[in-house]
Amino acid sequence: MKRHVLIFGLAGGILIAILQYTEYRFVVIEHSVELYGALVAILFSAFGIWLGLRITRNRETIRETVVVKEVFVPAEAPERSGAESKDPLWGSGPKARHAAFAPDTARQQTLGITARELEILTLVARGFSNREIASQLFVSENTVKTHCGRVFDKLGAARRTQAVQRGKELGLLP
Amino acid sequence: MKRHVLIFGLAGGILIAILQYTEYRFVVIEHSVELYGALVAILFSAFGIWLGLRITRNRETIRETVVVKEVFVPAEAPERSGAESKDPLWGSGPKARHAAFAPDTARQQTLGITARELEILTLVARGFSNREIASQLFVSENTVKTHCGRVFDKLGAARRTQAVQRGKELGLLP
DNA sequence: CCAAAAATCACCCGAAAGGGTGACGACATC
DNA sequence: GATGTCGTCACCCTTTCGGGTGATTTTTGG
Repeated sequence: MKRHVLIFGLAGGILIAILQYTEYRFVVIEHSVELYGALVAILFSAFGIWLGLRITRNRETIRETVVVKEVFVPAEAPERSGAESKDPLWGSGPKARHAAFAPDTARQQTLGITARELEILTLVARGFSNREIASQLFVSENTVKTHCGRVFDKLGAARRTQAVQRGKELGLLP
Repeated sequence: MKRHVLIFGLAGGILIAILQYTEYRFVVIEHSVELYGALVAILFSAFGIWLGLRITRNRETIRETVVVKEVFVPAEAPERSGAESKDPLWGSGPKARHAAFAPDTARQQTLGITARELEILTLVARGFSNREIASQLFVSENTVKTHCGRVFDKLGAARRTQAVQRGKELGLLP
């Protein structure tokens, strides 16, 4: 947490320096102050938003409420069905999924798959590339790759499609 | 979510206006540009951080862990099963699927996906690499890649995982 | 507070995947 | 015979993936 303030100040100083430098070289020709202010505003807004997202990312109060749903299922069709989940991660797809999905946490634990890894796996299953996943989760692509490698190893998969297949078989993915 | 962008732009304009106004009246005396930029930077950083906090506040995940308790009732559900296919391609997986799967041929035709392409797609979905698929179907790897490219194009997918996801959504894959 | 676990990131390298183009033969249809 | 579709294959090039290694930081549990 302390590091964020540091890089904030640092990047701020650097940005100001750069802006002032460029301002004195190029932009100053005519629309000096207005454009300058707008530039600084935009850049620092983006930076602030990014920082806000980043420092609150893990502040997701994981208020884990366990909701037990009893569902009556015809014995021949053991399809999981239950309430619609609030979490967009498990939300309905374009083809209105009528059954909410709950990952098999027992299996997940026996395999030693962490929550983060499962999160990455679900995004992999949705067809995102590592880069897209990285930008969605505000982490680097290398991190995504690391998680991928770990979860592939735990699932005994060599490819992401295989990992997705295994995940679905094991009840980890919808 | 859209409201935030609006108030963002609005507040941005107002802030810029205020700053420009004040800048021309008070601060301009001596430290014009530097102080001006710093002010804008600080204000907009704070604003960005605030905005980041706000738009992530709703994501304060009240992560309901939905535990689905399946209560089996005596089977009175006649399986709405399609014809059992002879092709082992659609056979039961490791997690004994009780309902046979029949691909949505209508959708398949509207998308212009040929049988061969769908065949390759199912193998892709099972986690096989292009090489493995090639050896299974007794064709060259290049051919598999060609089919893959075609079906990816028809599904609007850029990656195989994405193609698999789309295929499942569209009822082309089990 | 400390130790373990988890998450993050970087770098390298080889393999796999994907895009594009062109081509050829089989087969059906008109 | 001309046309069109489909399946097959090759080549080149770029991007993405996956494996391996090592490191730091954050979180968590005791």
